[in-house]
Amino acid sequence: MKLDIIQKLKEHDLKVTPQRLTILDTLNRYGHASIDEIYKEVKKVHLSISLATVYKNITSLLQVKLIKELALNEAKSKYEIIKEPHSHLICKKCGSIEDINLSEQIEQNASKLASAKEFAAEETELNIYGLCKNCKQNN
Amino acid sequence: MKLDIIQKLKEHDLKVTPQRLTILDTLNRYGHASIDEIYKEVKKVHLSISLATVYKNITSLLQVKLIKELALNEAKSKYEIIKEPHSHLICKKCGSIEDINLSEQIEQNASKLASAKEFAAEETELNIYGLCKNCKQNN
DNA sequence: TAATTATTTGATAACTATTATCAACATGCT
DNA sequence: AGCATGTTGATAATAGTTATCAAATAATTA
Ligand SMILES: [Mn+2]
Ligand SMILES: [Mn+2]
Ligand SMILES: [Zn+2]
Ligand SMILES: [Zn+2]
Repeated sequence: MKLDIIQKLKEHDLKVTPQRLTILDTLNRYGHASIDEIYKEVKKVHLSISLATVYKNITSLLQVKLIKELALNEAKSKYEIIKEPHSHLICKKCGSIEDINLSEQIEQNASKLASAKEFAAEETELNIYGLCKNCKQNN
Repeated sequence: MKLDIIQKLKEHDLKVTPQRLTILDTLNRYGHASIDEIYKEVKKVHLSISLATVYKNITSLLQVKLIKELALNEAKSKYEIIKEPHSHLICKKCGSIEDINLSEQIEQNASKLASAKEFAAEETELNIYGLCKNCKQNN
């Protein structure tokens, strides 16, 4: 398991438990996953894990900013491990989410718009909804 | 009440009820409002309105695309009447939401990024989280 | 305007999602 | 190994959303 993750957990007095690591591993493999997806996946490894444990971990990991929430229109939130800022292509049909690199231009442009309103921008979120390559074809 | 709204309701066999109009009026006045905010506000006019009625109306209005959902990170969704595409400045402290015009540049740039992945973009959503003018000062 | 039909409303039950509680247990430290 | 503290799993408690249905209302027609 990644050193920097364990590092960050310890920094915030979060213990390195097998359940927690499996949740993080699931997020790594899925890229983006909902509570239910995480729960089902982690159960394959920890047969008796409680759904409450998943919720509690997600909350802790959000607090220490190891993961972030992805609130979606007309669907349940997904979660992802925080890495470089990026944007999302979200398929309205199959729900798949693909990362794309947020161009510098867009980010600069956005913070310019924000500061014009005397708003202190901290985070820019760009989501593009539509149909993914696959769903576009099999329609 | 706006003609085009009534028009659109009738087009979709949605009856023009006082409750429905008050919900739309609340959204107009608030700009962006959550279910609870709408419920509390509409109750001032229709003392006995049921929360279920608010939910049912929001669902109907979403379906006919008179309103849209605004899914937020770590907060309940807000709803707004659909008008020209625009972006949002979302204050992490007080929760206020301000509309800003999404620049043409950003939109073009976004759909370029999308089509490079063979993704059929339909809607671009840009949210900027941070501190609003007010909260930035009184900190 | 009265009758007819379809939709909506309000009350509330049912269901789903999330959080709180707590004793047993595991982790990290000395 | 022993201690302190955080975590887990079970489950109760809350909160949020959807389903049900009879009564009421809106729209249409005669
Ligand atoms: Mn991502
Ligand atoms: Mn808006
Ligand atoms: Zn798809
Ligand atoms: Zn603010």
